[in-house]
Amino acid sequence: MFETIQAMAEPTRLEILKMVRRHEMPAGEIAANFKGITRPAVSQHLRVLKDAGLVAERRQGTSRLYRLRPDGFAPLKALLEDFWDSKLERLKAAAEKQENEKKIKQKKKRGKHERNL
Amino acid sequence: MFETIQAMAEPTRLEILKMVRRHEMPAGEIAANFKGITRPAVSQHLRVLKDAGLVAERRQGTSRLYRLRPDGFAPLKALLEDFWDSKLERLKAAAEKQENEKKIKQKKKRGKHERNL
DNA sequence: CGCTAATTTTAGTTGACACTTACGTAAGAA
DNA sequence: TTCTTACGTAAGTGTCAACTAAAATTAGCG
Repeated sequence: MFETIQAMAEPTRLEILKMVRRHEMPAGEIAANFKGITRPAVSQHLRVLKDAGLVAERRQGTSRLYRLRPDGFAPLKALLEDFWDSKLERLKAAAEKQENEKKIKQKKKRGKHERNL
Repeated sequence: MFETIQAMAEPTRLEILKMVRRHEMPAGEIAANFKGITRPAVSQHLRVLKDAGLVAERRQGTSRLYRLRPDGFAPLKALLEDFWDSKLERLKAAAEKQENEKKIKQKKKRGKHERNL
């Protein structure tokens, strides 16, 4: 899963991923869409993306067509949703806390302020 | 959003994120959980995570408590779901293609039923 | 076969960043 | 105030990865 993040953590590579998101595209065309970068550099990036399982390659004559491989993002997606849970847990905890305060106010005493989480 | 990916694309930092996922934790304790790394290094990582909006800091006496900030992951989450769509689109396209093939085969030879995608 | 086109691979350079040591700062206790 | 705890910040170093130029691969065409 780290391979996934590492692969995405580069501007050029992220651009490539966006390019091949909907349609497969030959390496040459991908490279042509970058101005300040050579074809070999793009080729190397494609290799990283392929090794990370984020793109698939298909050969057609002398050219190679690349396309997005959405399944490759699944592990990262899972991790992110795991982090996202924390938000829900927090919201839930906050709601419960609010509930408690309501009850406390009905009891009407309480001095010191406690630490929030 | 790139800041988000960059911040996550480092083993130590990802570990830190997991540590502070459920409970806030003082910087010292975070550092103590790493063996081959010094406290200043952890402090620097915490700064990166904070700048990226992935953790929040709270001071309590001489110590600083860090906690996860799930909202910080929202942009990356959105991007990932955008990539994920490609899979759904693909599945949809495949399903439609299968539908078409089914009709064609029904025309050609009726009675035989098949097959895998 | 040789020739061309499309792309990858190799070799080598350079810049970014993760790390450590040393120093600075802020809050509380004595 | 001085000492101590718990940090962050500064400066310098080494490693790694992104890049370019040149050589190697792979497929099609005469």
